[in-house]
Parts: sequence; C-alpha cells; structure tokens
Amino acid sequence: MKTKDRIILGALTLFNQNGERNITTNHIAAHLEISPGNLYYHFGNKEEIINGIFDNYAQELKIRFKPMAEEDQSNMPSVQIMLSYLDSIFELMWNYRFFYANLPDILSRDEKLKQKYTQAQLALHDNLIAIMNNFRDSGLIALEDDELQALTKTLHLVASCWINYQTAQLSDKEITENIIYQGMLQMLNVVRPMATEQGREQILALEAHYRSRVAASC
Amino acid sequence: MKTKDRIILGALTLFNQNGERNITTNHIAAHLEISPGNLYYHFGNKEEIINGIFDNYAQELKIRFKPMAEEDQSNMPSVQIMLSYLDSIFELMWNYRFFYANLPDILSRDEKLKQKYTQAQLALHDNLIAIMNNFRDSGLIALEDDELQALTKTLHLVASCWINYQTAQLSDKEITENIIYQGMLQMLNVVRPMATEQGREQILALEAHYRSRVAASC
Amino acid sequence: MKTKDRIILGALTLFNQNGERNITTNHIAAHLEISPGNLYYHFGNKEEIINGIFDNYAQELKIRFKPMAEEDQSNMPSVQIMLSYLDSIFELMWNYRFFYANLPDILSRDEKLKQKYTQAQLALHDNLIAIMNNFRDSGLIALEDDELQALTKTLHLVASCWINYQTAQLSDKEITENIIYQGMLQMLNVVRPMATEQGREQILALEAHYRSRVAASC
Amino acid sequence: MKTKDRIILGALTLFNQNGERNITTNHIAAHLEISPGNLYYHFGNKEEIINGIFDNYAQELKIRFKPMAEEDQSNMPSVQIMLSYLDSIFELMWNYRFFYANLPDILSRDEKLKQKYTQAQLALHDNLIAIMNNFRDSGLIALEDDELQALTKTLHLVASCWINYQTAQLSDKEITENIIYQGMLQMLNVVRPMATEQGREQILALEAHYRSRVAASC
DNA sequence: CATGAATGAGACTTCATTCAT
DNA sequence: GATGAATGAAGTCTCATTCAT
Repeated sequence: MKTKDRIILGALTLFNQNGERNITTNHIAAHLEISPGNLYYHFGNKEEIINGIFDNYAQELKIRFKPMAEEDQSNMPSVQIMLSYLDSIFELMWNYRFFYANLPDILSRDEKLKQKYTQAQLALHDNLIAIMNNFRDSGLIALEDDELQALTKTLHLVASCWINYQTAQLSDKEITENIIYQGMLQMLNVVRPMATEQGREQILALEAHYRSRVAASC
Repeated sequence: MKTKDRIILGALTLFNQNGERNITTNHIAAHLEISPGNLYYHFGNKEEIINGIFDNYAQELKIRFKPMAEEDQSNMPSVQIMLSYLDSIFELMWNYRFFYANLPDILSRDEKLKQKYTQAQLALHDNLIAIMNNFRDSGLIALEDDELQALTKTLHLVASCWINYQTAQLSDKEITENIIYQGMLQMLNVVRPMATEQGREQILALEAHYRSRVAASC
Repeated sequence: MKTKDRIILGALTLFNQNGERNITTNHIAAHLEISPGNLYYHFGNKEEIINGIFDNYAQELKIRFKPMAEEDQSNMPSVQIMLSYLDSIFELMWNYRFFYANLPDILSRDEKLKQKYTQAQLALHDNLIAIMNNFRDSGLIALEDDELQALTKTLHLVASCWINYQTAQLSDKEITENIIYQGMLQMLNVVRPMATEQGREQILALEAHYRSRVAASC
Repeated sequence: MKTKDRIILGALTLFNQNGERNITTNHIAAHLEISPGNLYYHFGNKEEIINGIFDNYAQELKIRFKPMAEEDQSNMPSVQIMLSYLDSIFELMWNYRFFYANLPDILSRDEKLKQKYTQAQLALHDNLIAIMNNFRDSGLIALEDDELQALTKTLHLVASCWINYQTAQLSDKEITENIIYQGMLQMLNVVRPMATEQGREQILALEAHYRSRVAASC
C-alpha cells in the first residue's frame, strides 16, 4: 500500500479511537513509523488528511446508497434490500465515527470540506428519497409525498446521530458494535407506524434478526 | 453580576459562537476585560468553567421538563402544553449548542462531567416518558407502551441532534433561529402518525403556527 | 498568639513539611485560615516571612550555644553538658530543616539575610570554640589549638549537614527523629579519636545512651 | 556536539551559576540560541534534563571512584593516589554543585531520580570503603573496622557538603576554586588523627601542597 | 521519497503581590 | 487589622509546520 493511503487509514484509526482533537500529526507519523517530514510530503497539512479521509467516505457513500436497478430489485426480497441499506448506514457511521463526533468543528474549519460534505449530503438525500419511493412502490409503506420526505429526513437524522447520541449516554466499555444493532432497531421503530400489513411483517422479521444479534453479543 | 457568573456566561457565549476548541481561557478573560489570573481565581481550570456551564444547563433542564401538575394541565389546552415543551427543548438546545456540538470530546475529557450528564439524561428521560403518558391519557396520541418508549427516544434524539444535524447541512449564515422552527416542525412530523384525530388537529394548528414564524423570519 | 507569630510558625511548619519552594503565600494564608491580604499586612513579602523565621532561629542559637558559666559547669558532669549541646544542635537542625535544605538558594536571594546568617555563624563558631576549649580544659579531649579548630569545624559541618545528607540517602518514611540519634552517634565518632581515656569513657556512655534510643524507636 | 548534549551542558552551566530554581527552560534555550520547541524535542520536560545531567555525573562518579588495581597501585606512591581521589571528589562536587545545593528539593520531585541517586551512593560507599581499606593495608592509617566505617562516612559527608557549607559562610566573590583547596585540607584534618607515622608525613606533604595553592590563588 | 531536527506562536496555568472595602 | 477579588508577568509545555540533507 502506498504511503499516502497508509496515512489516511492510520489517521482514521487513531481519530476514531482517540478523537481528532487528541491526535497530532506526530502521533500519526509515529503510529505508521514514518517521519513527520514524510507525512508532510504527502499532505500539505492536517486538514488535507481529513479531506482525504472524507473523500474515501464520500466514495463509499455514493456506491452504497445508489437505488438498485429494477432488474436487481426483482431478484431480491424487499426485506433483504432494507437489511443491506441498514447495514451500510451503520457500517459507514461506525467506520467514520470520529467525523460525526466533531462535525461542526471539522466543517467550520474548512470551507472546502464543508462544500464537499453538503454536496455529498444532497446526493445522499436524493438517493434516500428514491429508495423510500421504491419501498412505497413495493407496497411496504404507505404515505403521502410530504410524509415520505419527513420520514426520510428523520431516518437520515437517526442514522447520522445515533453513535454520537449513544456514546454520550453510555460508558466507554459499552460502546461496541452492539449499539449499532440497537440503532437499527430504533430505525425500524421509526418506520413501523408507516408500514403496510405486508411491510409490518417484514419489519418484525428484521427486528427479530437484530434482536438475536444483540442477545448473541452479550 | 458576580465575576464568577460573568465568566460562565461569557464563556458560554464565546463557546457557542466559535466552538469550545477555539476559545482559550485568555480569550474568555479578554472578552470580559479581566486578567487571566482573575479567571483562574474563580475557576481552577477550563474544565471547571465547562462544568459550571453544564450545571446551569442541568438546572434549567430539570425545571422545564417536569411533568405538569394535574390542576395546571386542566387550565391549559394540550396544544399549549406541547408548545411550551417544544419551545423549551429548542431554547435549551440553542443556548447550549456548543455543548452538543462537541459532546463526545467534552465528555471523554472529564469523567465527573460525564457522570453528571448521564444522571441528567436519565432524569430527563423519566420526565419525557411521563409527559408523553399525559398526552396519551389526554387522548392526543394512541400507542402501546413499547411504542411510546420508542417514540420518546426518537423525539429525544431528534431534539438532541437537530442543531448539529442542521449545522452541518447549512451555510453559516443560515444557522439562525429559523432552524429551530424547522426542528419543531420535524418533531411534529415524528409524532403525527401516532396522533388521534383530536391530536392531529392540534398538531396541524401548531404546524401552521411555526410555519408562519419561519416565513416571517425570512 | 498574635497573627504575625502565627504566620511565622505556620510558614515554618509548611516549609519543613513541603519545602519552601512548594509553599506559596496563599498556602500559608489558607493553612492559618486568614486572607492573603492579611498576611501581606503583616509581612511585606515572602522573604520577610523567611527573615522572621530566621530571627527566631538565630535567637535560639544564641541562647543554646552560650558557653556555660564556670559555676554552672562545676555542678554538672561533662557528659551532661555535651549531651545538652548535642540535643540542642539537632533539635534546631530538625526544627528549621527547610532552611538548611535550601541554604544556597535562600541566601542567594536575600543579601540582608545572608549577612544575618554569616554573623550568626561567626558568633556560633566562637561559642563552639569556647565550648571545645572547656572540654579540653576538663581533660576530656587532648589536642593542639589548630587541631581543635579543625575538629570544631568538622563537628559544625556534620551538625549542619546531617539532615540533608541523610534525607538524600533515605526514603521518605525513614526520615524521622531516628536520623537525629544517628547524627549524634556520628558526631561522637568524630570526637572519639581525640578523647582522653576519661573522655572516651564518657563518650562510650553517651553512645550507649543514643544507641538504646535508636533501638527503642524501631 | 549534538544538541542534546549541548542542552545538558548549557543547563548544567546555568544551574551552577544561578541555581536550578532560577533557570527556566526558556533561559536554557535562549542561552543555547535554540527555540524552546527544539529543547522540548530533545527532552520531554525540565526533569528529564536534570536526569540527563545526573546520568553524566553518575557515570563520572563510577569511573573515578573505582579502587585501583594492585599493579597500578604499586607504581604510584600512596600520596599520589590520595591526591588523585581528593581532586576527583572536589572536581565533581564543583562541576555539579547546583545538584548538591538543592538535593532535597530535586530528589523529592522525582522518585526515579531519587532511586538512581540512592543506587549511585551505595556503589560509591562500597568503593570508598575499599579505597580506605587499601590505605589501611598500605600502613597509612591505623584503625578498627568500625572506626574505618565511621571515618569513611565522615569523609563522604564532608566531601558532599563542603561546597554548600562554605557557600553559606562566604560572600559570592569568595566562592571560587579556593574553597576547594580548603575542603581538601579539611578532609586531611579529619584523617590525620588516624594516620600512622608514615601516613602523617604524607598528609603533611599534601597539606603543604594545597596550602601553597591556596596562597597562590590569592 | 524520506528523515528528523528545528521553529515559534500560543495554550494553560501559577503565584507573589496589590488594593478597594 | 482583616478581607478577598484582582493583577500580570512569567513558567512549562504543545504542535502544526518547515527545511536542510
């Protein structure tokens, strides 16, 4: 792996573990066993490293939250589709959790990054709307257009904030993958009131699935 | 006003404006036109100032989210009660927004504060549940016990994270009181699917109220 | 007791326990439960407090190391006289140990104090010579004038430095009154080679006395 | 010379001249014309610099106070051997005088250093005993085992404390190499009563040597 | 590409001392 | 005599960043 990529991955690891504020560029270099000078050869400053991490994140976001092509959908039960989206959401949230933990700070320092972030969020929003439309078209949920907009926004917010929200409530030891399954259950709770009869069955199946995973990891 | 209180208020103002990370103890002292020594006469370190701010916040939280006594309730239409709670939520969120913007960072640095925070959240949670129970008893919403728990959690999360969530989406200029009215509308959206017919009417009334305020402030 | 004296005694206690460097004027005031302003009403600065302590010390030094009048001497066996001097030396050293622990520092900061110190030492030196002369005249020790000068100087040095010397060698717990008895034994060791037969007997008696005390305190 | 070593030497110089307490890390950096950041690149804190100085001192102590191998001894008159030890003692004391001037303070702040110091003193003590045994075996001094122990301790104490003791007695101008020759004379005074006839002659020769040096430097 | 010593602004904090009451 | 809030210079240390090799 190239040094530039190693820096991005090493920084991400340390940021997630210790918070961006507590990790200096020297920490990153030491962690990778390279010199600070070398780090600054690849990145002009700390901000650029964060930008590099964000670019990876945006790339993953783009790939994962593309509404499926029709032919693919028909090959897959709706519940599977929802499952894969939920998994994606929380996997990303977990892998880049340092970012959400300091979002206002990080974005306020870097106008360029803020613009990239906003753009990514707009694209994501469109994709989420399309995805929810698919679910409605499949008869899993039933609601008006403006209700669908609102639901999507709530879901996006729950997904974006879940780890932060839980981190604050729990002790350090409890912050594990477990809170991710609980986040998924919470999202299903948000959707359930809008579900059709058919949708409700599938949601209950998913709930059972995640509940067993929570139990298993205890 | 006593210097100690001036420090707490001045620090809160600066933290909200610029982020806690970007405000040094010297900034606070200069802002209040006192010497750094004087600041440290009243607070042993920066952490203690943050603790002082938090104590104010917890105090307000306690007072505002107490379920109303029955006699008070009967004198007030339910919609007014809900209005006052919504106002409280977002006023607090706005007044102490620096805190939520850096929650993981701030709590991870100070175990004592983390415990105070957790305790305050537990008390808040109990009060929120009691308040929602009142709404159910008043026939505004209809749902099972476990659904009520889930709804309360979603509402708490939306309230806690709204400003963060929006801050990230919007440009600096747009972060004004306006986003608060949008947050209230978003919370009403979360509640609406659970509303009874009677409840729905009242929610629509509130929505109209906030929508007019948003329009007015543009 | 007057506040001024309480300050001197309180400062002495804290200095001995923690070292002068680690005790601020605020510590002293807090220890005595008075205000810093009050402390500075009685003493213009920290240096003056140290001067006050020194004056007490010099006063005690003067009283204790006066050669006895002839009539008093004849009423007291020589061994008793030596015992009382040895006790005095180490009691002073112990009570003002902070002072000797930082002698160069303290004196270099305050020319006035340095002069007082030098003067006190000169007076002490004369008294010690006189005392040793008495012992020689009593037939306890036998030596030439220049040897007597050298012996006195060695004894003075051992007494002055003993606590410092031992403090450095031992762990904190071991620094107790015990090291004082050991210091007395060391001084007797210095004198013994010069003792007459009669003197040697008395020295052995004193050694036995201190050795039993060391044993007792273990 | 490497920067790390320059820092150690520069700090030692300044500490000896002004006392460790009065020399800040900024003073050291300014003295060497390097930035404070550079100083902290090489040493994590002021304590580590003091540790570095001590390590140099301990190293010299170890080398200089090794009892001579028999073959070396036979090639050298005893008086020369004693002369070289005395020179070593006072050269070290002089070169590291700041350390002894603040021993209790410095050691109480740094447990690790205290342990290193104690260990060095134990090794030194063993070497001193061996050296004194050699002198006894060479017929320079005559005494019992326990007397030899006591004598060694007195000599160690005189050597350790001499500069402190004299510093306090004299004005700043008088604190020069001169007091070192006086210290050597004082140590000879301590040994003389135990000397054999042969030893006494050699001691007198040494005394004459140092006395002429004292005279010369006035 | 890579090293690692070096920079310097500035963060947090301490503490002897002052002064209005 | 006494209070206690206030001062401000200065000390220790950090860290993003640079640059000669």
